[in-house]
Amino acid sequence: MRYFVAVAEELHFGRAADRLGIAQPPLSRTIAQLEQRLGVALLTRTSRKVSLTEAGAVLLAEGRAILGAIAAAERRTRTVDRPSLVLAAKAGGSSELLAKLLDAYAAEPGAIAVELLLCEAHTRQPLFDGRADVAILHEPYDSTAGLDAEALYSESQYAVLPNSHPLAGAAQLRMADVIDLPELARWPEPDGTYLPGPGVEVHNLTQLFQMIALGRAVAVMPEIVRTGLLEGLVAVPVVDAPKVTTVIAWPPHSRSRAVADLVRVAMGFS
Amino acid sequence: MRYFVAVAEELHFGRAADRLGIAQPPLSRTIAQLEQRLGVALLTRTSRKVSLTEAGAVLLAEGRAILGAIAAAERRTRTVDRPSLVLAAKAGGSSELLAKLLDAYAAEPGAIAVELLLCEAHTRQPLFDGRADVAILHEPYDSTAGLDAEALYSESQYAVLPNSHPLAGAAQLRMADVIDLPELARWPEPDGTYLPGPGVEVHNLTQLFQMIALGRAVAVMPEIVRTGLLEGLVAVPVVDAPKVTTVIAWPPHSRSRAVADLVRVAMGFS
DNA sequence: GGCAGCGATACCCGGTTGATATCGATACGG
DNA sequence: CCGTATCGATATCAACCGGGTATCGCTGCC
Repeated sequence: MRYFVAVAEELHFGRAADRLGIAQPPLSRTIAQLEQRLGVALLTRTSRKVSLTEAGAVLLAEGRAILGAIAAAERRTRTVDRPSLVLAAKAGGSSELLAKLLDAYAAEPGAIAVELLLCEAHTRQPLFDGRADVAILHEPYDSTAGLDAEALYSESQYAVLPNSHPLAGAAQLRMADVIDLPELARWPEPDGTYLPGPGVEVHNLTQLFQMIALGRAVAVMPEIVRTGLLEGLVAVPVVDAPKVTTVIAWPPHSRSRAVADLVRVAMGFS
Repeated sequence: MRYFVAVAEELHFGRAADRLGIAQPPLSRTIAQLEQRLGVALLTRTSRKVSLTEAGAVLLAEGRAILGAIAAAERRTRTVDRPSLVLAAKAGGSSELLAKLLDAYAAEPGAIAVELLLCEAHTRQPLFDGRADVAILHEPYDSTAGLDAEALYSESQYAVLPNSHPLAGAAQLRMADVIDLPELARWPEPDGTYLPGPGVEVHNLTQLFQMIALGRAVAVMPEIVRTGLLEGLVAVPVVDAPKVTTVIAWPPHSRSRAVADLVRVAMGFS
């Protein structure tokens, strides 16, 4: 499965073999055996190009889930003796909520040390590969698919603009006003790639704010960013943007009491 | 992983080896290697008894998820070419909703054949091992953990009693009246075993109703069972029982258009 | 104390997996 | 239009892993 995922991601047997630390021929053979076992073609190969069939695309998604589950199982089993709780959160997010949550949990009887895993984006992945036990994420930007989750609170969204921007003076905006702006910043997809489009590619808040200050980008973001906004930036409410819901999420078969306690404490806030 | 799950479930190397179709010595060796690789003891063995450590319990849960994910991947990949949609539902459940849903979906443009997988109970499992693509399940009896789901409707619960029962004449009941009844029927857990307790063990509706008619059992069930209740049975509303919500659920990384269509049709009902 | 049940150990064998060398096909440049 | 470079497939060999049989050692139990 590792082999197939590598080839499906690289779309190149040589590079995939390299990444796996094996030679190319056994890799070719293994994939061929897999296809035979399943009775389905997973890849279409010409001698110049490799591409996924529909079945291959399905298996790539399923295979990633499998590999994640295996990695998670390994980590969780290994660390069951030394109880620790890893909380994944977005770096630069609402540190106020986080601080309150950590304080409140620490005051609980039986609380254990909480380690923070700050991610640039996409706090889901660490839950699937076992690096984290709980995560704070934000719907609809992050999906809770495959996770158990509880909503903590919702907030409306604001367009963040340089104050030199034509729309900066508006009292309020609508999605239609901003959705087609060519400067709209692009965030990475869960796999780290960017969808094609005109706007600049950013991968963290600092970078984004700098880009906006330079007039190179605009963004639509939750209310929280208004606190501590840089000089020269304005936040204009976008009245019909979907609400952003902050949720606390954990893997469905979590058996940890610490996770349950933390979630209970978090829900006490809402 | 298959090996470990077998041993953890049987708690007996000989029987596990038998079930796996291999001899006992290589099984012992493999488990020992797994423990060494993880650096954690998974099982405590005396020469008379095998039991799970805490780490072992965690790995059992994770391992079942992994094996399910692998089986699901295999099935879904293999059947991607012959589009078919398998819907899991409880046998003896609300066939009215099901009929409406199937009819409405069949009328959709691009609808494909829907195969029905009728389960005695626990319609979740077929989603995890790939035997089904969508399932109708009932919260809180079934959990939607690890699945995407949409609620369809809620209904209140009724105590189903033989009309000779002391409580049969009541206009309404409360949970406190029924929760301690020694005749309260027991349903199997997801793994097929039964929790200990006084009531009879049942595994389908026909059996349950017969037991109730014979005065050997009572049960608390959703409203729907009132339609077509056997002669000699009565349904009394239990006013403070939790509402039962019928939901349609599917695996989180489903890429099937048919599933999306079916869910959309189902949600049109609520 | 002998015996039966069960897991661990010792040892052997065969198939799978990995490495190297080479082939055949295709796109591209001169 | 042909030579060449790139890339996946094939052939062949070696090593290791996973499985089998035989047997040991421990522990309850008549």
